[in-house]
Amino acid sequence: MGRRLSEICFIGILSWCCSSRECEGATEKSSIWHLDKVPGIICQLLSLSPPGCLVGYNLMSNEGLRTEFHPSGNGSYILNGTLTSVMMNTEELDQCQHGKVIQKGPLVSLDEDSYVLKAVIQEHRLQHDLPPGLTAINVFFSGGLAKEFSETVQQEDVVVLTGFVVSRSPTTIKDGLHSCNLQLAGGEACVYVSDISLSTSNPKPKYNYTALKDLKPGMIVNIYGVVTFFKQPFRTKGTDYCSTLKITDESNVKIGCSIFSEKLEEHPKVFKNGDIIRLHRVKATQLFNSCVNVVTSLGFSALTFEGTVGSPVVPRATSRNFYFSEQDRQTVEKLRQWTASQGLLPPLSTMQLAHVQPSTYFDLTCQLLAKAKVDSSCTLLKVWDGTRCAHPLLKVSIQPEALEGNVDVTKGTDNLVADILVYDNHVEVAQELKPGVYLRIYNLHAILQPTPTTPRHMCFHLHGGTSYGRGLCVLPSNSPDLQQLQSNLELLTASSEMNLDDSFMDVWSTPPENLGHWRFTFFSPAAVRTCGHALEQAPLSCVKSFAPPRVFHVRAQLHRFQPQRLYQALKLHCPRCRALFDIPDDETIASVFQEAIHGEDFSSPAWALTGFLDSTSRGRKIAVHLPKGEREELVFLEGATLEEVCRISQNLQNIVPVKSYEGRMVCMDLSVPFLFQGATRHYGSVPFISLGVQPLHYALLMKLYLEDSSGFLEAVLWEDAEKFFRVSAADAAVSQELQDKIQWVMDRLCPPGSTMAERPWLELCIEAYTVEEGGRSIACYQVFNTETTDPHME
DNA sequence: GCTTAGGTTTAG
Repeated sequence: MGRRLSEICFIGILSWCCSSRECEGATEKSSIWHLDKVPGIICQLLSLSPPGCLVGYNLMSNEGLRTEFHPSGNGSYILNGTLTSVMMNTEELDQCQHGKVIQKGPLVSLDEDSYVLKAVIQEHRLQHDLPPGLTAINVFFSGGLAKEFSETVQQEDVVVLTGFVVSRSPTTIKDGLHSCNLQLAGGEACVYVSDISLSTSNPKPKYNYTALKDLKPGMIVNIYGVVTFFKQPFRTKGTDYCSTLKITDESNVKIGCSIFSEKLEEHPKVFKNGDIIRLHRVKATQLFNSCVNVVTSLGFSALTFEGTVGSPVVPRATSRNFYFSEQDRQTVEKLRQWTASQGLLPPLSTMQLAHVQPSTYFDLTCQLLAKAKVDSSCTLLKVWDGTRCAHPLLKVSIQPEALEGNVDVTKGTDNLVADILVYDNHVEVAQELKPGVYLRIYNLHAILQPTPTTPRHMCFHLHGGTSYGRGLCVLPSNSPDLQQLQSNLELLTASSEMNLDDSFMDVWSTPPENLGHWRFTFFSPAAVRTCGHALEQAPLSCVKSFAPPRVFHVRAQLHRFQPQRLYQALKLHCPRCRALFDIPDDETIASVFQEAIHGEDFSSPAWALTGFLDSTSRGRKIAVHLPKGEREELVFLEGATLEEVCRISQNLQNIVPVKSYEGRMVCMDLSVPFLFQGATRHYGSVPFISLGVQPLHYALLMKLYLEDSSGFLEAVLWEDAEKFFRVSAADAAVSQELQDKIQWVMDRLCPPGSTMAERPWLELCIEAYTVEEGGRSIACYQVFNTETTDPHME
């Protein structure tokens, strides 16, 4: 069940700060983790690495704690659940529970190193109208988890529980709590704890931000700014890497930032000018070149954001534990607006291969196909961006065995794959790259080879040094800056001149986060939009953060769908009252027909000619009423079984099954078809009103659980479901072949037994709308204007 | 132990 957005008063962001020890994701299974709670935004995916970690979490909407379990288990799945919906037949793992700790028992030691602890956890949604039997539950922790819980969790803390076993509570009558209890012991059992109390009296952490014009030497401050220049982190002569930035804000003061950290992952993730950056705990330095600069100080952290107006406000964090509020979101939006109004950004220096001119410097967004070490100060990268260079490309000769990755393509790839020679300080970064990753290379030099041959070949050098921001970085595969590249590559594969072998497909179609696993994914989307909306793709997390009505374009994978039995997706829909009915099964219909058979007691309406057929069962008759005059196209059949109606309808069109009631002919009740037209069965509703039967339409209804790296979304496939499957619901109702087609489509989107990595991407147009339920508005989502693609066609 | 860099082109 969906829940409206206004209920989301805060949402968790995973902080990854483990309570008791440093630990790397989910390899530590029985661990207590902290959550930061953040008002106003949907929890974001903070890390994909390592697989096996909790990646997304939406506390109040009660949707989508998603965990992935390591290493090769069952892939990922969404854990849902509320206290009110704990079912006895659900065991282990399939539930997640969150609530406030309202009672914490003592740590009971059984033997040495064996502990038990009991706590009572109350669903923390404000539900004053529900009794404790529905909202509070006993939870038992054992082993190390009990000890850790005892040491870490305080009363009033908000926790999320996963990997528990549900059992019947023997004390429900005595304590009045939930009739089930939850048992967390070893294995997958896990507690996530929020250390900021829910109570409103507990103030939230608050940060003040200093305008750049107000910086004075020596101040340690938090600041916001728009990036106007940046360098990717480079190794200093000291112990750290350094990122150099220039930022500005509404006061139009430009300041330099030097970010020092020996860990690359702690450097702000800046990809382009215009990005917005938030820096915590930086120190303003003494004047340098008569300007104030800032450098990192103890406890420094950074968040960066897309600078484009209208794009989702998704923080890219350097820290696993950060605070982000509605106010922050507004600050980002304001800075975006201001930047857009100023025109202060230098022109974009990004260029596609197709447009690169010789002897120029440019930024290239590309995918790495292969790499090879040339010598100690030079590494070769083979990349492409889906466009064809206008100049013939130089192929650097290299021993095939020195090449990591695969570019063994012979046909149609001329001038698609660029050789890039990476020198000196950049070699260190280049050598760490895995084929398949998406890259941005800054200040790449396009050079025409001084060869005597004509035409001269183009090659690319990433020279040593960091002038002009020279460097390279990996772009996250969901980066909006990759859209052009990805659609270029999709177009390429669509073009028949490409004859790529399978191993090659593997390389370039594998999202970077899956490299190392080398699992195959489809690159071409399995569904595409057919609408004309000019919208950027939004992460799923962003879709839920806007109030309906609104249209979105998303790129997502199908996590699961309902119903699993696809015939249940076929519905009957009343266009007048919009009611929805299941299609009755044959057994039900047959019994209604059977009950309507009353021996020789037939009606004989004056408006029809009545004749009789012998039924299949001995001695029984079937009455056939043929209307006189204008309604002769209809045949009214009385006293037939379903099987007989079906058989007769093979030869006679338009059969209306009827029965006699007190000597008069009446329609059968509305649970069976009112008209058989060949194999097609027409159902109606309210058959006895003066206008006659309101025919019901066949329709398809399916619920899709979509997922991308930012989160997940539950969307229905309804009004445009026929378009999506390219199947008419009415035809599917009578065609096994069409039902098989629907099944085939779903099997392709969500292959049985597949991992998420193996599932194709869908490009969907989604509309958010509201539904009133019990006086409340609930946000719902529907897929529109989207068709599944057929890989065998075209 | 508390610097490193502090934009502004390699020269293959």
